[in-house]
Amino acid sequence: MHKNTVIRPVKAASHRHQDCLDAAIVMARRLCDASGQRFTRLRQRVLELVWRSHAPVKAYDILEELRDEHGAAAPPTVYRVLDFLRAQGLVHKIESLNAYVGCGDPGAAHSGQFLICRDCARVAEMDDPELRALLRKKAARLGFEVDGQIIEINGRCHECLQQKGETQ
Amino acid sequence: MHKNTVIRPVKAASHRHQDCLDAAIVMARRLCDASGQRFTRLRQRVLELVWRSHAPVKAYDILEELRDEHGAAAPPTVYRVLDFLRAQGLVHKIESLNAYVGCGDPGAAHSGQFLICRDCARVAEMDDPELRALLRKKAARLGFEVDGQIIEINGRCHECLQQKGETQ
DNA sequence: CATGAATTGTTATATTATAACATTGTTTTT
DNA sequence: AAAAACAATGTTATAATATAACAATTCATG
Repeated sequence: MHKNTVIRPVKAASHRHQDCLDAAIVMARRLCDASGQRFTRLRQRVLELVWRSHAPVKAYDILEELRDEHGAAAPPTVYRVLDFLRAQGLVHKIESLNAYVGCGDPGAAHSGQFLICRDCARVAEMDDPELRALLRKKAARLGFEVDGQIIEINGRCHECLQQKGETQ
Repeated sequence: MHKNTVIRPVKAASHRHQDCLDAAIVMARRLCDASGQRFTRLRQRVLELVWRSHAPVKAYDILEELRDEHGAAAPPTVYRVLDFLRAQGLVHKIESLNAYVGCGDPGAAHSGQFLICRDCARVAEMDDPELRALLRKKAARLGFEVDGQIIEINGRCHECLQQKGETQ
């Protein structure tokens, strides 16, 4: 049985991003409540910073923000919270960028398939079962048993392709 | 037109690794000659070190080796050579490990699809056009134009799965 | 309010990678 | 062969990313 593909396309530059952020926080609180985890102020604040945009955020950028508003803060503060958020499935790490992005579909633990725009840096997340199944099948041919995937696709998003068409 | 899948399965632990190494060096020299690049001693030595096994090698491990045998050597020495080898398609970086592995099929520039064994750390490389095509298709649905892929699959290789079966 | 567990703070350090400029080596031109 | 031009490597310093180890604080709960 296949669940449907989950897709979080690159948002139009004009979308109301506050809605994304609000939804992410509400969802996070709900999930943490459900699983008996504490969604502390610090954790909420870091999640908000990750969700500042749809582009991945660097750990040390988060750290700087925290320092500005919060006084203390050292690397472990940030990395611990990021680890927590990743464990809850609220945040993904983009390995090829050493940066972190909010998960558009937390709840179901998954590793995601990321489309990273070279021009605007925004990331769209897919979770496509067909892709996952094909990978598993191809790996199985080599006798390899899959238990995790990292898929990061570089290219250009719809919006950036259009703009490129207009100005050239 | 599809070229055939290129697959470099995880080698049996018992294979004659010297043959892998020799083949890699011969191929590298041929490719560099063909493209007018210089395959210097240092470059050859670093490539040999990357090919010490089928598991990815860390830049600083290469550096240490070079220091032992060669006196000088600082990080830029290693990273520059790795960048060169990657540009020639002789070496791939495994992003999720910050480590480097010899390419089993240099010549055709490609990004590869890697199967990384959790137990033995060895990496098998695939370059499967069907997988690539499906990714491209799925991305296209979002209006995304692909120009590079990073695929790193974690799991267990055939040989390690068998051994696990035996001892448990 | 005492206690134990979870969270956060703090200090130090490990790991991975690049910038900038000096030197050496190689090829080409003369 | 000398000089010029370019490619490769050496050298020093530092940036960027991440973790270890232990101390202090907070918080649910009895």
